Amino acid sequence: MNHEEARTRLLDAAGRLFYERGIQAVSMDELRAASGVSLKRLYQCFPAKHDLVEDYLLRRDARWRAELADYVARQARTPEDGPLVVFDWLHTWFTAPDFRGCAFINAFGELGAVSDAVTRAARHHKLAVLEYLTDLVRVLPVRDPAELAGQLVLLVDGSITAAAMTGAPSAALRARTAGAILVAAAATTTAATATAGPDASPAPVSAPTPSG
Amino acid sequence: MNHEEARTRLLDAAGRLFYERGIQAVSMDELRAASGVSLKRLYQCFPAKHDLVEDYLLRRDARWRAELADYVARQARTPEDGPLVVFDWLHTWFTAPDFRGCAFINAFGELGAVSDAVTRAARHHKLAVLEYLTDLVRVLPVRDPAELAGQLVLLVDGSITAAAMTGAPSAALRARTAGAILVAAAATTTAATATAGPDASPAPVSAPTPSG
DNA sequence: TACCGCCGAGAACGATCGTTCTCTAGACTA
DNA sequence: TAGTCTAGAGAACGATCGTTCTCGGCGGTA
Repeated sequence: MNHEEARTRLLDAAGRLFYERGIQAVSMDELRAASGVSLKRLYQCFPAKHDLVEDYLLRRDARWRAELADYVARQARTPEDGPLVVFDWLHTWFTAPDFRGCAFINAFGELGAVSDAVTRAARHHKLAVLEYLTDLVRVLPVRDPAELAGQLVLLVDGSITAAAMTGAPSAALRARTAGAILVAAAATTTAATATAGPDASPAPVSAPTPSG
Repeated sequence: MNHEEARTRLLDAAGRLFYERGIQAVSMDELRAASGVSLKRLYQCFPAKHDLVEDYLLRRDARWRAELADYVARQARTPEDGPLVVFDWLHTWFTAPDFRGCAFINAFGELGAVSDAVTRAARHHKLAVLEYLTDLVRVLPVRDPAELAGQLVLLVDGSITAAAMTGAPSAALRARTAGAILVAAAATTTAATATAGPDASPAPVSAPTPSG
């Protein structure tokens, strides 16, 4: 077996087991058994468990965002659809049998207090998602794309949490509905959203000013 | 030392240490040292660590919701203010030096896959918060209080996650702004929201229908 | 005073885990 | 064929942890 193939098999096993059961609940010996890679090779590829954990998170971040971007690129009928199609993808994810919430939120809750690398990886992931959503939102005629993207990210993380804990994928639909309202409210003009199809709000509103 | 006092001191220590560092990262011996309760007494109060974990979560749930409800009851100038004042409380929480996200999300990420009790406690907490928000929203003239409360819960959990990971308490302000938009959009009439003060949206919109 | 029961301190036990080491078998080379 | 290198299987090591046990001391009682 190649060194590169061993790495891949280890990361595959780690990706499955760490996500399913939590990082600390999976021993190196289980990873050896699940991957078919010997313990010696395992430590040649990853000198310590935290190295494997770090690469697991980095790979998951890249794949998660790539899948999301692919889905949005394929499913959005117009660029204006983009932000809301994100929630459709979330819905399909929530429906997957192995769905168990956000791997980064989980890892952060488990090891964020004791591992800088985990905290960094989680923060990086959330920031990257925010940037992706900001890009999606930028094609819309909105006053403050960064603000709207920040609001949508709240719905994304909130729905992931809700779906993970209650087991109900419908959190994605609720988030989508709320997201559509926020998008409409952030729009600068009514006419510009007329091309957005049935998702566009018929009457955008200005954002209320907080009083507290 | 009383049996009841030992219990209290143990739950105090557990509440602090479990939240700060994660459950698995805190040993029974550390709890003994932090609480000043002997190991023998510790096991008389809590026969196993998971019993202490369960009571830790139950107590935290009760206290967290009580603090939130107290704050809302004291700070909301009108009943219509209630839902948005929730986000003000979140902001003060996010600013606390020991803030490290939602204890239930953290515990779920760490042990949800291997502990039914943790999953139950986390689910119960999130459901109770949803019910509380539903009660707050019910005083507003909205078409579907349950739906609106469900949307606001997404913002609550999303902002907790964002604040925990990025360390920026401003996530609460962004969530509040978004919440105000959702509240306004859910309103049945414009006149009814006129009494809500500066938080009320000047022009409520109807919710767009999802297309996907 | 002698006895009894409870308590705290901490050693001890058994299990698990991350990591390293040993041993053996096979592949490659001169 | 003899020698050398490598890899895999799995034992071993050292540390930690949850839990239990032992021991010595202290308070209450006849």
